[in-house]
Amino acid sequence: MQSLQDLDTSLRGLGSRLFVLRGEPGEVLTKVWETWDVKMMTWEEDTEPDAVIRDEAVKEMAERKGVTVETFCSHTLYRPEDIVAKNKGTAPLTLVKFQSVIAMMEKPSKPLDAPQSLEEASRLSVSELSDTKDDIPTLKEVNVVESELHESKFPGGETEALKRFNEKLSTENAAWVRTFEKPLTSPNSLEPSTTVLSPYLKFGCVSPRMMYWRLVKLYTGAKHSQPPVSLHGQLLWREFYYCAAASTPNFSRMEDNPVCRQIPWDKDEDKLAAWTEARTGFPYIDAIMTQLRRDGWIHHLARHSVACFLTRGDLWQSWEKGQEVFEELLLDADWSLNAGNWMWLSASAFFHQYWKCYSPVAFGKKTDPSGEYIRKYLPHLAKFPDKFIYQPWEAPLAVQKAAGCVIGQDYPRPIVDHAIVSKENMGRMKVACAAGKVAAPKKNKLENYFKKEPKAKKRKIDE
DNA sequence: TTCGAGTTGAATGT
DNA sequence: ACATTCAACTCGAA
Repeated sequence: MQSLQDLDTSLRGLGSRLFVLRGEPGEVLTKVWETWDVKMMTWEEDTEPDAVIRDEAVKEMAERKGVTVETFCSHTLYRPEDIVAKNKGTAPLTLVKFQSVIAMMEKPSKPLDAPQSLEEASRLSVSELSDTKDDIPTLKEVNVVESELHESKFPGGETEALKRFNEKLSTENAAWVRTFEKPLTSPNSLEPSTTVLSPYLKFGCVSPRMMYWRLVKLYTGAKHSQPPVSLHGQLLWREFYYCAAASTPNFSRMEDNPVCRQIPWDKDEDKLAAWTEARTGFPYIDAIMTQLRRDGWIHHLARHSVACFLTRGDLWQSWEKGQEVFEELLLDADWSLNAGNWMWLSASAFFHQYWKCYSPVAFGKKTDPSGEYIRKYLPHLAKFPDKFIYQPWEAPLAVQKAAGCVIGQDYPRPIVDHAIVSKENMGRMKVACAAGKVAAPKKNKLENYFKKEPKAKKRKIDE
């Protein structure tokens, strides 16, 4: 909503405005095509399945009514279908392969400057500018109670986006940009250790092209980090998931999704609720889930930590459930990236080394040994000594009482024994992988499959 | 068919 | 601070 307001303000500065039309696209558009005497309509291409269907229908209808349609790829650096075509009809499933494909393509085009003025004919009349019928929706209209909202740490809109963009990717900050390596940034610093440009990229407040070319400018003539860990690499990951999502049916679910491993996840409402509501009893996990709900943003590695915990690591709940929670709470929630990353973390697709598991106790200690992050987001644990802040249930009762927080009363006991369940779950992953090999051979032709499976692979399952 | 590599693990050693 | 082990996946190139 803030993004819409900011856009509307910018347009009004040029003598135009934003009209937010409410209703069924077919009905609403037919009406305005007539009243506004529309000759041509353009929009940004959208690869999400519902959008593809919607846009196809609008396009067909427009052309029937004699309205010319022209669409553009601007949300991503590359058009997903162009990449798929270049890769002989399939989406690359590794980033290395993805990079080799785009290396054969033209570089992303440079962004155009925003217009400084509009032609006289494009400006609106006073009555059109002051009519409130098609104004931006209010919070009330979308059933949000303003007093229930937390502080807006990352306000929407192009103005905010450019402010952040120019701060993080400034010449003064070039050394940081050039040495940026994502795995070395901290998931649990008190202030974000990354750019937090993702919400702005998601809503189109800043363009990936702008970011791409700004990085080129800052990289040129100096030594700098490389994909996949560099900032440039972060943009490529976004492209990678957009490409996979655009060309894979049922990308946001396990069933009938050809890239997704079929895993018999449990359905435990209590475990899911404990994770969602930040009461797993693991302070590192609960602090992250608290930050997610309060701020609408958490670091990428924090997402890894809680996603692994919910799925293959500890709770053995479906990644689709986690995806729903992220979709609701993340400011940067993006359909393609959300699904892709949940599959990655649950070792359902893209990533397969399921025996590499994040510890809900050990991982956070590496970057925040004294637990400042936990103390910030879970203040009732704040008085625990460093030694116990990540595993307060191990503190002697006297220490718990001194900290003013008795485990089991004031803060939950750990929902699982990580050492035990993570090992059990690795065994379940092993079974799911073996089952997948027999049930769903991906690339082998059927004849090859029948020839080789019985002897070589079946024996492995028996073991 | 084989083999090397894969954005970001943990525990235990030196 | 760095190396090894753990137990061993899939993708894609050769």
